[in-house]
Amino acid sequence: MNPENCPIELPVVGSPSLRSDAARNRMLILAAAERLFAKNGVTCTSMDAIAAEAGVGKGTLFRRFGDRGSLVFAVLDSTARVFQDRFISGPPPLGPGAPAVERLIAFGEALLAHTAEHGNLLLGAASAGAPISRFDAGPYASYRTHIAMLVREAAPELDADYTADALLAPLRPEAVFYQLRVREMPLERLAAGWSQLARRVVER
Amino acid sequence: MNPENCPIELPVVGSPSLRSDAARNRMLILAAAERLFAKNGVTCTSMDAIAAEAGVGKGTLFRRFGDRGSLVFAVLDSTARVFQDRFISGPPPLGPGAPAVERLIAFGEALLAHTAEHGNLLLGAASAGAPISRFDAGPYASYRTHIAMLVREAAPELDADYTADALLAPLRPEAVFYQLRVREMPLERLAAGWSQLARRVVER
DNA sequence: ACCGAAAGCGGACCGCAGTCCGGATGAATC
DNA sequence: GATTCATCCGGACTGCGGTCCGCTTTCGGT
Repeated sequence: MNPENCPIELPVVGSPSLRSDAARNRMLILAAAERLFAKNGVTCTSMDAIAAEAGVGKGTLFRRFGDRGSLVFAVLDSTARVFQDRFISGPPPLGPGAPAVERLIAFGEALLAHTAEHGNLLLGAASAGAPISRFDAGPYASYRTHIAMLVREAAPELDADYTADALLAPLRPEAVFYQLRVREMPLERLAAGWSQLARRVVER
Repeated sequence: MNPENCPIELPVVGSPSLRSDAARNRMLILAAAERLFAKNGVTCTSMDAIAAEAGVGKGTLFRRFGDRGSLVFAVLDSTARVFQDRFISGPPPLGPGAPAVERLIAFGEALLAHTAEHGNLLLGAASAGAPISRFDAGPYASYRTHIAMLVREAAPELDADYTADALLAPLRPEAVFYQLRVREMPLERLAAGWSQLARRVVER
């Protein structure tokens, strides 16, 4: 599905030697996708439609973004970066400076709010690709690393890597939207529930 | 996607007034699916191929099973029933008779083992349909109910419904196989990690 | 200004999940 | 056994995600 010679859109910051036409088309595609997502919703927007709206061939779209999910993540990219900055270098309790437990709980609440806010897009991203590979897609790898670090600090006796996965699992878009939309749990309840859970896991 | 008059295959036990040809075709389809899944793997088996192998039209297949995921769950149905019986009415610590905490931990370990064992099929089921609706698909609704009951018993001060969701999330096939295959964590580590997590959440 | 090759482009093409509907068939009634 | 009707069958059809490959553009070197 992704032969070695297909760069796809590495999570690299700038645009490292991207040919001018490629860069231009990249912008056109992102703008078109954003427009169509806003107008018709993510799930009702076909890749063909995005390519057409951008005035670009379908092949171009797929070579640059690999698949639907990655495109959605790319559209969300600036938002995601802002969120990451908040917990990596922002003010406490989310950023460094607060005790690990407090940072952990703040992270959970912030991620829930972030997920609820960008719901349609995140859910669209979650629908694409093999279910396994979704777990490292987009910013989720960095979430896991962050949680693992906090767990290691707050409760060294735990298996931090496993615990990070386990605490992150109920914060995934599929889980959150199942609870919000199907179970009709309000967001506050999710936040309270997760905080209590995390605190009990990590404190003793 | 599923207009009201489409019975799809309710989780009903026997076959409540199914026309004889319908019942026959149902069997043929399940047998064919099982055969092809075993031979080529779930993800490499198309619905067309199953219909052909069963000697049945594609429409028949979809009317009876609705979509790919449901078909996979139907193939797993007998296995799932055996598993459900074990924790609903089997011997302790999985079944009734043991303290709630022990039952909870036994459940997690059993579900992990069960998931690892029927991996390819479960993962195939997880790939289909809208990501949200997967959360009630197949036997997962009953898992949630069961965990909620145990949590309510072991730790009445918790939000049992939320906690059940949160504890179940890391046991889902997508999560488990991500950990097993991508992170290369052995099954024992998952079991140990989850047990510790559950115990800390529920005990105080 | 020119040239050659690497990078990129785009739309025809493929396979698959899921839908639709005219025709066939099973079952209940007389 | 004939009639009637709800149910079911099956394969042609649609729409979409994703791939492929011949052609074009860009750009560093001369």
